[in-house]
Amino acid sequence: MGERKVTSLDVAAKAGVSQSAVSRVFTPGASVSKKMADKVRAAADELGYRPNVLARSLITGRSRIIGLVVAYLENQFYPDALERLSNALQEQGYHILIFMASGTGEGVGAVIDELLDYQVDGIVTASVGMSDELAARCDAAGIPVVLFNRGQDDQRLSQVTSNNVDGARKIAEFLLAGGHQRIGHITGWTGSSTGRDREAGFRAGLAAVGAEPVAVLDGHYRRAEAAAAAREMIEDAKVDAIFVGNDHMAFAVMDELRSSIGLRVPEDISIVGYDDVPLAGWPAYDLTTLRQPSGRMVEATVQTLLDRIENPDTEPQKIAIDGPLIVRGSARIPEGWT
Amino acid sequence: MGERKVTSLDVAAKAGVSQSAVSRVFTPGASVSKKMADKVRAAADELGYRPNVLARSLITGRSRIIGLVVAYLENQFYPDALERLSNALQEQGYHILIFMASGTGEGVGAVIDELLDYQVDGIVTASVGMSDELAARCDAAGIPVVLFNRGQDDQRLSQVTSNNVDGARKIAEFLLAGGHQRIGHITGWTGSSTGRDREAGFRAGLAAVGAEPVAVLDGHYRRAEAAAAAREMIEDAKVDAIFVGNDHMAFAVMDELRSSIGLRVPEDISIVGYDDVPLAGWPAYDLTTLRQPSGRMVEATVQTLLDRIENPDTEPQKIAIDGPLIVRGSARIPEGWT
DNA sequence: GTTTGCTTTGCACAGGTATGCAAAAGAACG
DNA sequence: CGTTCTTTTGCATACCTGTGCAAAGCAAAC
Repeated sequence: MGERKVTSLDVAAKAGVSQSAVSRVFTPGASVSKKMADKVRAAADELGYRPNVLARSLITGRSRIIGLVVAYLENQFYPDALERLSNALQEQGYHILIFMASGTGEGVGAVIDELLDYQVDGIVTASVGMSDELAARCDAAGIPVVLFNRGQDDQRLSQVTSNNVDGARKIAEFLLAGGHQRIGHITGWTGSSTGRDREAGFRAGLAAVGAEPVAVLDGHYRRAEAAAAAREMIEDAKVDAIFVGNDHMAFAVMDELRSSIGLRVPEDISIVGYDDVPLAGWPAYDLTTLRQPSGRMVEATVQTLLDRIENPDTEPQKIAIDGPLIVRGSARIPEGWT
Repeated sequence: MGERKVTSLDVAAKAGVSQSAVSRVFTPGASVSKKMADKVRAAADELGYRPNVLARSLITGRSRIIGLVVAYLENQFYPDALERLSNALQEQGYHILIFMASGTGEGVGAVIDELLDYQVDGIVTASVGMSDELAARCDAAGIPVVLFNRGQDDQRLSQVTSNNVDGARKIAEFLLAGGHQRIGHITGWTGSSTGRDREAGFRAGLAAVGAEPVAVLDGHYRRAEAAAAAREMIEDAKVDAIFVGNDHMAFAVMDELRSSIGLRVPEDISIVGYDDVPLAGWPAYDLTTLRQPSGRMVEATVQTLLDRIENPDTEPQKIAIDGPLIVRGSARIPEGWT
């Protein structure tokens, strides 16, 4: 068995050159003559040599590994983003080391420590926050961090979100234009900036015409809690429309309303979500929702991250990207709506 | 800025001991006295020292990184499996480096090469096959490979699947017991073992009572193709039941039937899927399906993989796990069915 | 042919850790 | 206290690559 790893020294011996020559051939932009390159590549191919990324990173100080911390993948928004992110980074020669932050808060610390052990060049957290102390630790290690779909005040952290305040305001305007009188809101987890911003934008949109939500409950981004909240709003507050803090919960709400309570959507009640995951476009839900442009959010994430990796003096950025309201069939459509 | 990385030498200096002592303190099972351990840990904590995993793997030859190759994450089965897999490996001190194999065939080769560059300890491919040459290359490098949810004849590869033949046979029996006369089958991609095995099992189940499918079309695991196939079967073959090769396609089929064609499920036509992804249990689809026990499949994957990493002489394994039929509301339930 | 300038190559070392080996320290015992 | 055995420690080296520096090669220009 050829268990033995083939190293640059083996190739050098075979080609009759020095090890550094081999190294240079595999280092883009290094000074090598054509003749040398051909000779070395021939030997390398014959032996099946490929540079050891780990050894390389030991000396260059760059691992070309990006750490991704993600809490859960049940919400379709995240696998979708993960796929895009991985593809985009792969294109730039980076790869994703994935970490699940099962618990909240406490778990994240341990996870970040492990990430640092792997000498990652950068960190992306998806729907996961960071304590100040953690942010400081990453900053001290010189590792840029981008919060994806979550915001935080810390000036050392970059972040990329959709424009949650504006988006939620658009939804408020849409529901008002539809003539709804008793509007409820099931928020995302109010411990998250995303949840809070959407609530604030939504309230602002209603307040612009002197209205306010007749009920607001926290759904914690969980199906069961969202469903329970919906039932409560129906029974206690007699809502005729609900803005649900993300699509994932909105599906649960629609399930609860249609299957358990026996209401029709949108005839009896309008439902609007947030995210526009693929499932929202499938006929079974046909959900009106505000699209988070995940493609552009990922682009911005990669851009910001790589910028800061290449040039450590770059300042952290806070980016919010506008998304359009996607009008489908789960909410009454105002007359003459364009 | 404390940009400077703190190394074991720094800790050694601070604690007044040798570098090897520090190394031993952080190596489980090494010979260290209590006093030494305390002294070193104190210094390490104070400096914020953590061992550099990359440097360590350079000398030990183990990176504690598992490469995961996955084609697409749209089918909810895979994010779910990914989450479980990552958690299980994390518990054992391993982590997942993720690679998207966008294209078929050609792309996989390049991806595997990159994986090898990272000196991964093992490879898991999810719904992705490998050419013989690739299998040989991994084998030569001494890196075990587990195919997850896909099978292949190559003796060098391990694989973990559900018992597709048996599962599909159960579905055939269920549909027959329901009194269906004109049964169709939309297969998974017939280029995949999974697709072929399910078709074979399904045909065998029907053949046991002298029946056979009135229509069989390849859905290629894609929504659009599955929907088109369903439409064609309705119009041309007048099917009264369809076994769809996985849940992801089954949702598309139900969407097409209910929304575009205007049929009722299960009154007009029965639909059965395969996988039992979370979405299958949501009321909007309420899909009868065969459960792939992803928890146990992941367990088996981790077990097999780590066994072979620890002890390279272990033989590759081919594991097929039985799953139960989950009876819900998308297919007629035979009288007295238990 | 000599000088000048540029390109290519090899040498030697660094990066952070684990580990075999021999020396040192400690424990057990008479 | 001296001896023997066991545990702990330090020294030196290896893992595989990239890169600064100086030497060597080459081509052009005089």
